[in-house]
Amino acid sequence: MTEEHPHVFLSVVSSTDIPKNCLSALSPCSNFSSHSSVSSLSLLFFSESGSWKDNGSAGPFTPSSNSSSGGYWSWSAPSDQSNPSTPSPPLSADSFKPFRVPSLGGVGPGPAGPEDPSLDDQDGSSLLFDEPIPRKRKNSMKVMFKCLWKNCGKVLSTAAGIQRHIRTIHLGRNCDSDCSDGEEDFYYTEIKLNTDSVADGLSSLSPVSPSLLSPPPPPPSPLPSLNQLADSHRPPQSSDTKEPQAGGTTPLSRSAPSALYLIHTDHAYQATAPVSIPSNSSNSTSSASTSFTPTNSSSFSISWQSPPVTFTGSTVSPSKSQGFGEQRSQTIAVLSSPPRATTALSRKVRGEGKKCRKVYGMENRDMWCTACRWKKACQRFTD
DNA sequence: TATGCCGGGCG
DNA sequence: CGCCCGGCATA
Repeated sequence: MTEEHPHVFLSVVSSTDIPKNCLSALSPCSNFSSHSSVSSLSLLFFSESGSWKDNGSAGPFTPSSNSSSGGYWSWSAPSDQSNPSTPSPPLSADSFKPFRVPSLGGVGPGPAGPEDPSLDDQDGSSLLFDEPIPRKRKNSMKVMFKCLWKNCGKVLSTAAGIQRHIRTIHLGRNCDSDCSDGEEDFYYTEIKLNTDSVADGLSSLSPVSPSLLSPPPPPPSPLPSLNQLADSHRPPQSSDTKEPQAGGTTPLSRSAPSALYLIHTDHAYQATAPVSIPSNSSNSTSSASTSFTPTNSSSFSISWQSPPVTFTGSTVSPSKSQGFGEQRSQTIAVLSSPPRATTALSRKVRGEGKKCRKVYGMENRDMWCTACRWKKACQRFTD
């Protein structure tokens, strides 16, 4: 998870009467303004498979309080834009554990009755918010909008501004914003800048490759479900200043993902290789994408900086890659799924040979190699 | 469920 | 950096 966003979930925290629709369908909640919030949600959702192994050691919190069943965790950093570096009040990380209480474990007070496969656990109604971040957090980010038009790179602070810029300068449309068809969305991107290194960021991130025929448009995120999520973290600027897509939400305009340039994740499996898309690639859904030729070039390529939402690591991936043999098939069915780092790529496959744990057993743990003792990759029985 | 180990925290 | 552990993926 990227802790790039210290202020996620602000308005939801510490309230037990969260509007349910906000939780069940992420979209209406514009406060889910960050990727990490989404990703963290999904992480929680999917970590339920697992291991609330010993409720005996649950620590100081009282499991009967039932407030532990909420799947949410939150940075409660109210108005922390002002002092981004001030750490939260030092509550111990133990207080954090209750969030992880799985409802499937059968032990906890998990309120999830008949399980809801739609992965909204809003039934864990009582939410234990107000929890500060136990540890690290980053400083605040500032959202800017950068024109992606070739050789332009203009950066404005509002979505409306950048749209108007693109519309008038690049698209050559003089009309007002209401005649916009949302095409401008694809020529700018939202960038998040560290407020203390704005100039640095601006200078360093000019991804406009000068040799391309067309400006590198932000990727249209193919999956509808992802689109919904992507909608949920559209920046609030774009919504309060003006309706970015005047009127119609074309599948293209919805997908203008933005905010992908500065998102650097720690996890390698979240980064994905660029994917080039042939121009006639719209196989099923988006008829609009065929008309998406900003210049008169006949073909263009779209490169992903990262998947549209950063929660690829643990999301619903109904189609895992079958195995190694098939990962050579690089031809991704375009627009059928986002480039998603499969686990085979990210995680080292489990070694064949015996490991210290197996050889010596748990009781002889002191005979293990240090890596095994530390739950790292075994160094003694490498394969 | 057991195991391997990545990611990350702590001192 | 050593040590440890949570959590996840996989067998």
